[in-house]
Amino acid sequence: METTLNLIRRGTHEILPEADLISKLQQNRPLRVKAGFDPTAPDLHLGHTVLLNKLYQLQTLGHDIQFLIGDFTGLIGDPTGKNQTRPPLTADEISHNAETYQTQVFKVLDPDKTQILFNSAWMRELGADGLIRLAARHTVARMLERDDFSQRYKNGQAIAIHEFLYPLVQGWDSVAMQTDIELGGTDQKFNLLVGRQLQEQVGQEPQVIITLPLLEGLDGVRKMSKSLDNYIGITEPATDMFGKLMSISDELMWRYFELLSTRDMTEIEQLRAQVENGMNPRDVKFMLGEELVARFHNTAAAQQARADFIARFRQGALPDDMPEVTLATEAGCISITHLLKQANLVASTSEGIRMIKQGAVRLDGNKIVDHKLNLQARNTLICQVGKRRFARVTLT
RNA sequence: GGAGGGAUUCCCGAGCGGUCAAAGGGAUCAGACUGUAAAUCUGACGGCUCAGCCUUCGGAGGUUCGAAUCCUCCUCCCUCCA
Repeated sequence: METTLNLIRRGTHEILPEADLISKLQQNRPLRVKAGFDPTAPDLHLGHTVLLNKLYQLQTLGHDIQFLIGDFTGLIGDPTGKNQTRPPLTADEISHNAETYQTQVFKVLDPDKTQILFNSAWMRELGADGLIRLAARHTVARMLERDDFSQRYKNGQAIAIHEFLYPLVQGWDSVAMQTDIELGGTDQKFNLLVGRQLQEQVGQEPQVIITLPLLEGLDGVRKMSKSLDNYIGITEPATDMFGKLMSISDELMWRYFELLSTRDMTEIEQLRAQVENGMNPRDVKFMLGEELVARFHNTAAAQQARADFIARFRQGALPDDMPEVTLATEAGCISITHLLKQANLVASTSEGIRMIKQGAVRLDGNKIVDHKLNLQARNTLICQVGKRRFARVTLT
């Protein structure tokens, strides 16, 4: 029992209340474990995998994983952590996103042991009158206890009425599913607690809630999310995934080790000590990158990604997967700025001029200084803007 | 229903009727450096036929030689009162 508990505790932020978890575990039956996802982001990222890893762990302990896709709640748009209202999704977007979700989740979870549910199944049944009865179960004052609501309220930002429904619907899902344990990010704590309250109100044994830390995104500050564009998607190509992992700060690297790696904490602490004694943090970051790329691709891809990274950034080699572009010249001639823009290397000719002035542009490895340069129709030349943007351009 | 406040370039946010393509911060991009796409420093950051020109400051009109800055109406948001 104690070992199981320690296993579950690992990497969690809070287990509320732990005593309930113990008594549920003592019932010696598979517990119904719920995790809800909004079908807003079709691409899962590493931040989601913190929770998925925990689900997988519970799954291997023999519990029933109920993966809830909030297709109904998606119509509301969860305001959690947002400082503004989210645009609601259309039904088509939701169903498409939900499908993409399922295929990705099974990179971590065992499909045979995972139940996928949609909350529209019971929420549509509820109807308008049911929704009103549900809304009557909670008060505005309690709703405003939620941190981001109170913040927004204080700061004079809009809170639409329907946003209050989100926690209620999420909680009602737990009632409908008779959930034993619900997992969520720390930002979900309020919503998860609403589930407990509603379950108690209808006479169910309230769920245990397990919150997991939010993974910081590539910037190291804000949580990893698609909308902030600071994420690493689990379906990204191996080289991109590896490159992004290498770009995180040395400090953030330890956080990623803690939350994403399967290595023991003791081993991680040892690595940390070694770095403090002079080991190059880059090499430790390589280990992290390889481990994660191997998990979502395979070992060979991970090794290749590492080799590519070293070649490109340490030795300045050109990438071999450069986009190929063919451009038509006007009267056998094209200006460098137009070339850059048409090859999608810069967003505008203005930006192209700026890049040239900053010495970022190279053609076949030669730095370009003159932004009025005209190029003759030639076979092919390699254009480079900065260290990361390349194209093999053919002029015709 | 009444009174008042606000809407600025990707985000936050400053903006005297002219010197505002618009302070500052963030994000981003580039250069240098490096141990990596980390950190640090420097610079750029509306568009274009780029030492010049053009289009922006919620929307539509108006005043003025001249408006992000003043006036009118509209849209949206917030606060207080009822």
